[in-house]
Amino acid sequence: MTPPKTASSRTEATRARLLEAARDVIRAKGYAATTVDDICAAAGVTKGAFFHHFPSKERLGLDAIEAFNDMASRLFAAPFAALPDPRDRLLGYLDVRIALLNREIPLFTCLLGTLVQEIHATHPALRDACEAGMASHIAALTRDIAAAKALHAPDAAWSAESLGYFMQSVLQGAFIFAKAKQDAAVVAESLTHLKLYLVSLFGAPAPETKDTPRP
Amino acid sequence: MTPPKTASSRTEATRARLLEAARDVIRAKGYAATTVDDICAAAGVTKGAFFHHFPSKERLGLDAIEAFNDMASRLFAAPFAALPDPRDRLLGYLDVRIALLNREIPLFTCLLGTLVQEIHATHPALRDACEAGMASHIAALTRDIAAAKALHAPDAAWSAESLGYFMQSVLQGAFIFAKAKQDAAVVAESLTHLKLYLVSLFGAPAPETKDTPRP
DNA sequence: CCAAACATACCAACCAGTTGGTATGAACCG
DNA sequence: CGGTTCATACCAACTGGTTGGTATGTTTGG
Repeated sequence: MTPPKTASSRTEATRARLLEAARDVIRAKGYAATTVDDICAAAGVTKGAFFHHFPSKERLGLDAIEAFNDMASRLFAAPFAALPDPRDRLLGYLDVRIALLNREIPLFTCLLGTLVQEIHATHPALRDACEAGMASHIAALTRDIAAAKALHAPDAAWSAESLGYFMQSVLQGAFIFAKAKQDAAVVAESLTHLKLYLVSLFGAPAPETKDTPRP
Repeated sequence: MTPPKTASSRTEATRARLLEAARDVIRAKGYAATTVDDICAAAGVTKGAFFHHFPSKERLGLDAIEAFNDMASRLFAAPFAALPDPRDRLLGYLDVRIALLNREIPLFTCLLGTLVQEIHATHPALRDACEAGMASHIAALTRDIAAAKALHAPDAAWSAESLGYFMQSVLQGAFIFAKAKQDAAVVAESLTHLKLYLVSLFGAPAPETKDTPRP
């Protein structure tokens, strides 16, 4: 599979495996209930290797947050970003999020939302990292929202940023119900309502069939 | 304050103090990070008293969920329940939730949402209790939603229950951002968007001024 | 005086982090 | 090229402190 492996790529691979293990185990069991040994077992290394790469469990958390942010940025710099109308980019974003739901619950939920809910009062460093990551994601959304608002609802009373937080609140809250019901369907239904709200604010997009140009 | 106290009311008071301590400490620190000693300290009793009243930490969690549900039912059997139009009852419900935000974060957030997010995969009994409590609250909302839909949007494609979950998702998700930002304002803004959505579905209510009857 | 309500002292299991050591591969030197 | 050197990556065993839970007292109300 990977026969020629230099020392530095090997160490990076181990570090990456620990970060992936942290991402998945913490999303499943929460931060406090996840032990360092849990993460080591999931990554297939021992505790010695863990503390060779990370000075503490909290620092692993911080680095896992950063890695998750990188993944999210890559994921949502997606095809819909090329659509000309910002409203359609927002609806495309929600369609992508709906399409991601065909997985196990720990795989489509948000590490930052899970983490910050649990540790907001006990681990300020982790909380601030989560806040910054979510704010950055929302800032990207807010740019499209502001453009869509200028185009389709210039006189609306709400701010573009507040709608960005609203959209993410729907997502984060729906994840909670998916965990409670052990079923992702509730997320898809809530995102459908969210799309309806966006349509009520910005109007409906043109139909998908490209062969029906409008005069 | 309460000088004449029978034995049974005294023991009930201790039990209630433990349940309140659990409710507040768990909302602040999460379930796993909350130790039995934490709860005992917050309630002003020792571990002996704790295990006299509860056989285990998990059982305390179950009973705290039940107590929280009772409180929520009482809180939201509120004045707005008397409004004739179910749409106005829904908007009144949201106004009450907005009015509750003038408190510390651990005091207006939802114990069940906090708990289930953290322990959904590790404590099935707690998860099921949270799911049942939230489902019951949503069922109450759904009754008003169904009535409002029959009245104002009979042909809409969405189900009343899905809108109930959507409303609660907005709340739960907004709580996450309040914790991340250490600021409740984001909850109020998201609930304002939610009210806008309901108005887009059901129409706006009559203005509050009762002296302006409409022709 | 008795039983329920609470306190104190304690235990076994667990957990984050440490310690001392080994394997591996690259770099340098002859 | 071949052997020594050395740093990095990793491992197994251990430690000090913490945690849920228990065992055994002591107080209190009736």
